[in-house]
Amino acid sequence: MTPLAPADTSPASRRSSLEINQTLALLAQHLQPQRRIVHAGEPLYRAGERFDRLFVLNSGLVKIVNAAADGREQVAGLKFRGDWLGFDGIADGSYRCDAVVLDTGEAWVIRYEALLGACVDSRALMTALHAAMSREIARDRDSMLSRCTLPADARVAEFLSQWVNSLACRGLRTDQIALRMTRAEIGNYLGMTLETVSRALSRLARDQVIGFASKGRRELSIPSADALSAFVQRCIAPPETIAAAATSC
Amino acid sequence: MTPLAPADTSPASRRSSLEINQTLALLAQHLQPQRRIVHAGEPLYRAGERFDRLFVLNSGLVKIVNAAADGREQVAGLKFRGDWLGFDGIADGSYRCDAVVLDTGEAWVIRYEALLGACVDSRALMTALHAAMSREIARDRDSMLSRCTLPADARVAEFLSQWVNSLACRGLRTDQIALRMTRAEIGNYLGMTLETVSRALSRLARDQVIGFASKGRRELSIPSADALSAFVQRCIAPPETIAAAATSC
DNA sequence: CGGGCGTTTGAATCAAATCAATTGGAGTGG
DNA sequence: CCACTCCAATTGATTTGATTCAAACGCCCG
Repeated sequence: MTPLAPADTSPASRRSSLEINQTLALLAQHLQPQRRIVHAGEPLYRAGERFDRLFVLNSGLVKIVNAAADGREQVAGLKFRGDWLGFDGIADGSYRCDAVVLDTGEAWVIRYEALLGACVDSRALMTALHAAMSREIARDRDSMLSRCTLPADARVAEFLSQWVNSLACRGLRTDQIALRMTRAEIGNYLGMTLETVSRALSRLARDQVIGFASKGRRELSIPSADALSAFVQRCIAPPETIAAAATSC
Repeated sequence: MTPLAPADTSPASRRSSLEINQTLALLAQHLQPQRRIVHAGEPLYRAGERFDRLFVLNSGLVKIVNAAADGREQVAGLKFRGDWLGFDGIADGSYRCDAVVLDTGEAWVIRYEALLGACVDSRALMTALHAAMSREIARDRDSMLSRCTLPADARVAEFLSQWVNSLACRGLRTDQIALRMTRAEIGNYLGMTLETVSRALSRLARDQVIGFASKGRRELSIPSADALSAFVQRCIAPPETIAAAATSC
């Protein structure tokens, strides 16, 4: 499947492994960032902390958690290699979310003031920074669209599809994904209960769109990324289309 | 909670009229932007168009519409005076959403290349730009949280509350708001049907939290912004709390 | 005045949440 | 090694909040 991005299902998140490497090289060249190993479970930063640095993930997996004053909270995003973290802190000098490490990896620490200085010297660096922020805005909107317009099963399938896409963009294997999140976390991210996530995954497995690749059921096998996207479309297709498709077989 | 900032209900969108004016002044000073009158109904830009400029609203109201390849679409945000538009186009050189004018006003046109040049000269301008992008990221996350964790009535109330807040930040009167959107548009924005929006508004009116200030029912009177926030909290409070409150009266 | 859209409201239906019971792994300690 | 606990996950039964379907109303505009 997916040799060189044949069907661009995810408009906002076109990004190549090459581009990520270039950005990292640019950062290394201009800023010699501190490299910090971050361990699963620990926070990279917390909401309310004073903002003075951004992070770029070189490896590992981080979740962004947004909380309201009244206690409601939601996983607002997931960050993979090459993603920047901490933009939300720029506006008023303190982070607005928690960033919690889900899978151990390496984060590059970018002092914001130093970055601004470097941006003045390097147009390429400024462009990379703006592109990263722009992408985050576009991506957030896309996930908002998914959460508000798709039924539960499709939302889960789309979630996995996006994950696979993120791996593909980074040149990683996409036939298998390790979720590293509980059903409750996934449900919170997607705006549904853990039971609904579990049922959706069971249905995806029944339809052979995914397979369970470990006893803990946190590792999934993905026979075909296209089949995942197709499942999403099938969920939102009007019923007569399904009937028609069944008839035409 | 929150020592300074007395009743900061909306963590992300703290912004003063003063700050908006300063940003506009900064833009005027460095870029002499073209000023464009935009009329209700017309698009400011469309998804897919080549990106080479940003916009800053000086007056009027604009909705941002995000569409998926399969036809699903959603109002992803609303832009008021002082808000920037078009960030989502930076990453890959074309806008990802439509920006449609809901209320006639004036947009300042900022050529992106020129802006980058000016940012090199003016640290204040670069800071303002980054702050605007940062705020957009934070705000989008907050609205995602609302949409995914609040029941329908609360979502509508929160929507109005945010609107009032936006007006308040800009020094405008908040005892009355002109929606300029149909129930269907509001519903699409909030992830619910137009009937649900209508029912929610009726309930808010029944509880005296809002009033209908015009025959068309698009203008609302807001006796108290705090009552709106209180309504949201009441919606998410566990039932026994309500009972207890009723008893204690 | 009449047509068309936007809105409201009611009744029926449905998808997802809630409640509840069970299974299964991972880890602990006797 | 097994018994035990704890937590995650699954699955079923039931409830519920929101959607859907339908009808009626009101406003604006030609």
